[in-house]
Amino acid sequence: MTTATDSPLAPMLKKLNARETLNAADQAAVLALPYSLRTIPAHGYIVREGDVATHSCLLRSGFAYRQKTLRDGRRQICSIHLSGDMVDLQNSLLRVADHGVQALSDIAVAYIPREAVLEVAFTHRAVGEAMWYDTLIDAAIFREWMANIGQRSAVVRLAHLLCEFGLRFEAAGLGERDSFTLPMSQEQLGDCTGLTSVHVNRMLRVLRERGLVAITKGAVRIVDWAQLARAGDFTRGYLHLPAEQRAAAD
Amino acid sequence: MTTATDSPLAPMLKKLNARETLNAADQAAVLALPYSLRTIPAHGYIVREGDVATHSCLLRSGFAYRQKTLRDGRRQICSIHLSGDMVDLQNSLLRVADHGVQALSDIAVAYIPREAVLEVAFTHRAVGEAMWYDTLIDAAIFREWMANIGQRSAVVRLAHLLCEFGLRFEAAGLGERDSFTLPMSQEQLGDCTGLTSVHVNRMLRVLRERGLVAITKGAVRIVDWAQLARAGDFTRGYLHLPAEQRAAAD
DNA sequence: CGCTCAGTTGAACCCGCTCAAGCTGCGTGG
DNA sequence: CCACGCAGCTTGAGCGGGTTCAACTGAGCG
Repeated sequence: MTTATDSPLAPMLKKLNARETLNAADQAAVLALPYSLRTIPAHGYIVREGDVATHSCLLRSGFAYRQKTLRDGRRQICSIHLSGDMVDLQNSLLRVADHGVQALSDIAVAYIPREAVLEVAFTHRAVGEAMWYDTLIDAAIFREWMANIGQRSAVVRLAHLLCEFGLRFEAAGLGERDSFTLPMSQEQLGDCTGLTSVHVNRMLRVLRERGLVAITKGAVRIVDWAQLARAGDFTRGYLHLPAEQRAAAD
Repeated sequence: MTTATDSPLAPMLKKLNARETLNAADQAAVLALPYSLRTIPAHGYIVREGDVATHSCLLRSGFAYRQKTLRDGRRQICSIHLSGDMVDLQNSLLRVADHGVQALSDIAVAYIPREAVLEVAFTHRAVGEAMWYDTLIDAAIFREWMANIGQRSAVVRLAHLLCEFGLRFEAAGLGERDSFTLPMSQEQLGDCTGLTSVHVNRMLRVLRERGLVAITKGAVRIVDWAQLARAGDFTRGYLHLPAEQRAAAD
């Protein structure tokens, strides 16, 4: 037998429930969404820039990222996504993808037809609100990254990014905010922050030497959270984390 | 007597209709939204960072911008908004503002209670979709700006920005794509692009000397659109402009 | 007429980039 | 078992795009 928590869509429910618990009918409607499962190896594409996206994609496990590639080959990573995220409402609702979405690690996904997503959103208001909010939070993170890249110096940018990851990993139940596993190369960190991998390397060393973080093979340990947050000019507001977690964490 | 086009909310209808024409009932529902009118002088605030936003704001005339201010006083402008834009769905739906919204010029706005916006969105699906799309397009622009700031050199950034403004002004009926009035200082252009006003000045000179643009007191003339687009690594896809305009303009 | 604010230009500095080499760990195949 | 290749990390040296600081100009306005 299959209970709600067994469904491949369960991670989606967890995410949607985070803000405000959905009632039984809403939850049932979400679990009743049609889907097809797939696994994608690290570096594989979920959507390519320019594709016409017909499905939204729920990230069931692993990590993914959004990315824009420029004509000269440089690329900007726009955001990182954790399991439970609806990773491509952005592209699928707008239809033609203005950015690519790729697997950071090996991932398991569930594709849900665009029309079905819209249908459940507008027949179950609480679900629709939760999904809309999700896309708005994505946008809030885009804005913060824009400010990060545009206005802060290299060390500060990296410190900020690590703080964000800490809180988001914790909120997703993937670690503690001061101890989590980040499957990203220094080059990818550079693509998030508008820096070269060489400079990322040097600035991470600075953070290490200041006794703020210790990173070994993707395992991030934030030694002094308060100091790192200060060094990264980090305030959590833009993440719009649910209230309980916000209260619990400070 | 008051006809539909007389309503202060008419600019909103125009925007919502751009993608897909709303039926009469949907349009009536939009025009029936409760609102209060106000005017705000240039530099005045629509929302301050940290405020709890209870109203969404329709920009009826003039220009506004979103902005994040950092602890050290530096600031990042995240987007520019033209008349007709619902300028603060982002903040009002998320409730506590993670960024400020300010008047670029003197503006006229209509405040609409958050709850009324949500109500019409979920009782009139076409309206809800149009508003959701609007917020997604905002997000697409955020991503492009992120890539612009993170990956492109100063001249290219500015050329890109001017191309974007051209198309958006044209789409909003505020000018031609190669001739429009931009009420922004060079300092503000710098805040959009992560550059100093001094460097903006020099790079605009480069664009002028290359015969690409001519800017005099806010009046932008794009002398050679094709070359500027090339110089700015500009492709219009991310703006997700309605199809007719896309077809008409190329 | 003097204030302020935006634009303009110059000169020196520095943050982050580029290029390049060496290093480490790991999987593969001999 | 070592040899090899590869990918990511590390470190050095030199360069350059953009900043900083500062002075000057010109337009708008009380």
